[in-house]
Amino acid sequence: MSWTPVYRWVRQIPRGRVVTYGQVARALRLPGGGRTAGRAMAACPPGVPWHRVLGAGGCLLTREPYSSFQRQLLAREGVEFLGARVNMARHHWHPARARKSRPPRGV
DNA sequence: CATCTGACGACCG
DNA sequence: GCGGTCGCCAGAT
Repeated sequence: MSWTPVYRWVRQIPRGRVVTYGQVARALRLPGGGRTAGRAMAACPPGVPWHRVLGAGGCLLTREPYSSFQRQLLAREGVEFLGARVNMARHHWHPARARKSRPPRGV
């Protein structure tokens, strides 16, 4: 299985926006669902914004030391956290509506 | 070849 | 809202 399409798709995610593993899996019709997307991200080559891919509901599924780093990268992009999760209502990215998508204001 | 192990997510109590 | 279970499936041991 080649992850190339997955990385190409993930690279489209704008700064300050996030998606979920399940979403990636559905968008690309990956067999095996979100877990397959997770495997792809675990082998992420440089240049791919892996930190913008979260678990369902906006939770971080990475473990230390990645989780800390991921949280830091997201915060740096102005992504707001509500406890241990990302405020999906505000940052979730919908490719179909990408035309209007722009970084949330007031960081 | 048998098992275990996940960067998942839907369900259920 | 939270933790446990189960289906899924490719790699590693």
